[in-house]
Amino acid sequence: MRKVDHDSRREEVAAVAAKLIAEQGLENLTTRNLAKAMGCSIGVLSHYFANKQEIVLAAFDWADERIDSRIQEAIRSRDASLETFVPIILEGLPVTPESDLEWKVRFNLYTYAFTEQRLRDAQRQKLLQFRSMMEALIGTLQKNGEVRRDTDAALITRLAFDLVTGAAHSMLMLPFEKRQESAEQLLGLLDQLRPS
Amino acid sequence: MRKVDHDSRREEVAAVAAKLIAEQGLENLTTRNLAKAMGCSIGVLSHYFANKQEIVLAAFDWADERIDSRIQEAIRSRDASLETFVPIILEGLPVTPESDLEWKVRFNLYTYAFTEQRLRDAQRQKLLQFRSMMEALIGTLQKNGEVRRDTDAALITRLAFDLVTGAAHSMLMLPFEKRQESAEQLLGLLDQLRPS
Amino acid sequence: MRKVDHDSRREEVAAVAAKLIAEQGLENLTTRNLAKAMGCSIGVLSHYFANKQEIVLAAFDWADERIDSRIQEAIRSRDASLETFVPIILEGLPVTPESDLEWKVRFNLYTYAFTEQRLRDAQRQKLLQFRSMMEALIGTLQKNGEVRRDTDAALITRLAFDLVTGAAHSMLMLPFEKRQESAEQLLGLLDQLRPS
Amino acid sequence: MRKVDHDSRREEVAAVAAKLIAEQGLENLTTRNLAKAMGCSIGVLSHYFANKQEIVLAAFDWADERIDSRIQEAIRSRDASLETFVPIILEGLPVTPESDLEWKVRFNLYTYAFTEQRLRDAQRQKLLQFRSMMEALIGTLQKNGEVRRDTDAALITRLAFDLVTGAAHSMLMLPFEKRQESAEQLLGLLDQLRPS
DNA sequence: TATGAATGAGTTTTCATTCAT
DNA sequence: CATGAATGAAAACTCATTCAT
Repeated sequence: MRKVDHDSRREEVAAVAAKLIAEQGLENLTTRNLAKAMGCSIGVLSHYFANKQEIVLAAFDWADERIDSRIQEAIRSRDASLETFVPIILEGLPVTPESDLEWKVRFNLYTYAFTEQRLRDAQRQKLLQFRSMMEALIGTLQKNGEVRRDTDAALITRLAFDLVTGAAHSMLMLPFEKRQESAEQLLGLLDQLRPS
Repeated sequence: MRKVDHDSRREEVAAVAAKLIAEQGLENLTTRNLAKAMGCSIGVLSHYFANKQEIVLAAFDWADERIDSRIQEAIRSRDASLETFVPIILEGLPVTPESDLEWKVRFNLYTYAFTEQRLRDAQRQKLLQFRSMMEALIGTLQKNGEVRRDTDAALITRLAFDLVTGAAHSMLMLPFEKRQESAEQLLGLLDQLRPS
Repeated sequence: MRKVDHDSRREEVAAVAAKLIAEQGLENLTTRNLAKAMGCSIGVLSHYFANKQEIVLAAFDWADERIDSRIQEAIRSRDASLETFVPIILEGLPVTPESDLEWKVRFNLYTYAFTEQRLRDAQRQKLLQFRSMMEALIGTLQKNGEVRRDTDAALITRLAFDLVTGAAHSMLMLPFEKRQESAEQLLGLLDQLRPS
Repeated sequence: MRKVDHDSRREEVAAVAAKLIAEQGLENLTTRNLAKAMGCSIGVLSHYFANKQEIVLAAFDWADERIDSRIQEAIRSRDASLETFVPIILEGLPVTPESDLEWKVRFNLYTYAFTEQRLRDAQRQKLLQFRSMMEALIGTLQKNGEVRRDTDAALITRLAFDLVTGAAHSMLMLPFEKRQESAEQLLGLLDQLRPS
C-alpha cells in the first residue's frame, strides 16, 4: 500500500518531468518548474528521488517504456501476418500527441546518452532485446511465406528499426496534420517485403 | 588587426564549441570551458558573438554544413551511376571521427530544435533543398536505367534520408570498430534499387 | 515559515539597500554588498525580489514614503496655523541622520528618473497628490487670515516645494552641524507670508 | 597649436559624454558607447584621459561651467536693475534643450558628489564664489533702491539659489512645453522684491 | 597617434540542494 | 511527510583598461 503510493508518485513525477522535457527542453527542466507543474513544493521531489539526475533518468525511462510497450502490445494482440505490421509501425511513429511527447523525450535521452556511457549501454541492451523479438516475428512470417526469403530477417529488422527511427525523427519536425500522410507513405514500403 | 581574420576566428570558436558539444554535451558547454579549450580568455568570445546562444547556433551550423558539404562533394566528384551511391552514403554516415563529431552535434541541434521554432524552420528549409538535389540525381539514374522505375524518385529520396538518419543514429551508439560493418550491411540494400 | 514575515523581510531589504545607496551611491550597490550588509546570502535577495532593479525601486519607494509620511504626520498632528509650518518644514529638510539618508536616496531616485519614464510619471503623480493636500492647507490658513491673500495658494505651494527641494539639496552638501542654522534661516521666510 | 587641438579634443569628449549622461544616465555611459558616439575608437579616449572617472568629471565640469557662464554672461551684459533678473533667472532654468542637458548632468554630478568628498568640496567652493558675486549685485540694487532693504542680501541670494535649484529640478520632470509657463510663474515672484 | 582585439575581475542571475519548522 | 526559505557555487555577461600592430 505504502509502496504502491510511493511508486505511483514516482511515476507521476517522471511523467510530468517527461512532459516538461518534451515541451520546453531538458535545459528548461528545473526543480522549481517541475514542482509547480506537479502542484507541490520543491521539497517533495527529494522524498522520491535522490537528486535531479534521477528524475531525468526516470522521465527518460518512462517515455522509453511507453513507446516500447505500445509497440509490443500491438504485436501481441495480432496474428503474425504481413498486414499486422501496419498498426505496429504506426504505433512506433509519433502520430499522436502522446507518442509525439514520448519520442521527443526519447531523442533527448539519446542525445544525453552521447555523453553517458551507462545510459548508452542500457539503451543498447534494450534495443538488442527488442530486435531479437522482432527478428523472430519476421522469421515466422518468412516461414509462412508472407515475407520474401531472399533477405535476411536480421537485416530486415535492422532496416525497419533505422527507418522507423529516422522517420520518427523527420516527423517530429513536421506539423501534426502532415504526419499521418508521411506515415502512410512509409507503409507503402511494406509491399516490397512480399515475396514476388 | 592583432592576430587573425574576424570570420576565421568566428569559425574557430564554432568548431571548438562543436567539439565540446559532441564530447561533453550541450549542457556542459560553458563559456569558461570554451575559452579554456580555445586557449583564450572569456572576454574574447563576446568579441565574436553577442551571446552564448549565438555560439551554439554557429556550432550547429558549422557541423551541419560540414556533413552536407561532405556529401555534396561526394556527389559532385562522380558520374551519376548507382555505384557512386556507395561512397556518397558512406560520407553521410558517422564512420570517421570527424563525421562522428558532426553527427553528434547535428543530433544535439535536432533536439534543441524541438523547442526552437526558428531552428526547426531553418532545418526544414535546408532539408528540402537537399532533398530536391537528391531527387534530381535519382531521377537521372532512373532515366539511365540504373534505378528501377516502379518506385517514385521522391519516395526513394525520402527513404534514403530517413534510413541514413536512423542508421547514423544507431551507429553513434556503436563503438567505432563496428561501424564500418554496420555501414556495409546498409549498402547491401542498394542492390534492391536495381531494375530487375 | 522559517523566520519572518514576507513583507517585513522585503522592507528590510529595501531599507538596507537605501542605506547603502545613501552611503556609497547607487553605482556601488551590488548584490554582494547588499547581502553582506543584510548578513545573509545572495540567494535570499531573489526570494523577495525578481531582480536588482526591483530592489532599487523598492529602496526608492521606501525612502520616498518615509519623507512624505514624516511630513504628513507633522501636518496631521497640529492645528492649521502659520506657526505649525515651522516643524512641518523642518521635518521636510535633511536635519537628522534619518532624513539625510532619505533625501540622498530621493535625489538618487530623481536622477534615475531622468532616464526612466515610468519612474518619472509615478513621481509626478505622487507630487501632484502631495501638493493638492498642501494647497488645501494653505487655502485654509488664508481663510483664517493667517496667510496673506494677495498671493495664490497654488503659487505659494509651488514655491514652498521648490524652495524646500532646493534647500534640501543645498543642505546635503553641508556638514551636519551647519544644517540646523541653514534651516532656521529658511524658516525666517515664513514671516513674509503673514498678512501685512 | 598641438595644445589647442588636445584641449579642444578633450572638450569634445567631455561634451559628448555629457550628452550621453543626460540622455541615458551615468550608469549607461560606457567607454564603448562614448567612442561610438564620438565616432572614434576606444583607444583614443585614453590619449586624452587617464581613465573613465576623469572623463566623467570632465563632463560634469563642462556642464557646470556652461550653466554658470551662461548666467554670468546674462549678468554682465546688463545694467544692474531689477528687470535684468528676468533674463538672468531664465538662463538659469532648463527651458532650452541645451540647458536641459546641462542641468541633467549637473544633477548627476550632485548625486555623484554625495559619495565623493572632493567633488563636494569643489562644488561648495564654486557655489560660494558664485553666491558672493550675486550677493554683491543684490547689494548694489538695494543701494539703488530697486530692491527692498528689509531683507538681508545674503538671505535673498540664498533663497534665489535654492529656489532656482528646486525649480530647475521640478522642471526637469516636466515636458518641455510646460516649462516656459512654469518659469514665468516663478518670475512673478520678483515683484515681491520691490520696495513697497 | 590611432586602432580595436584581448584580458579578466566583477556583476547579476539561476538553481539544485539542504534543512528548520 | 510536507514546506519553502536559505545557501552558495556556478553560470552568462559587462566593461574599463591594456597593448601589439
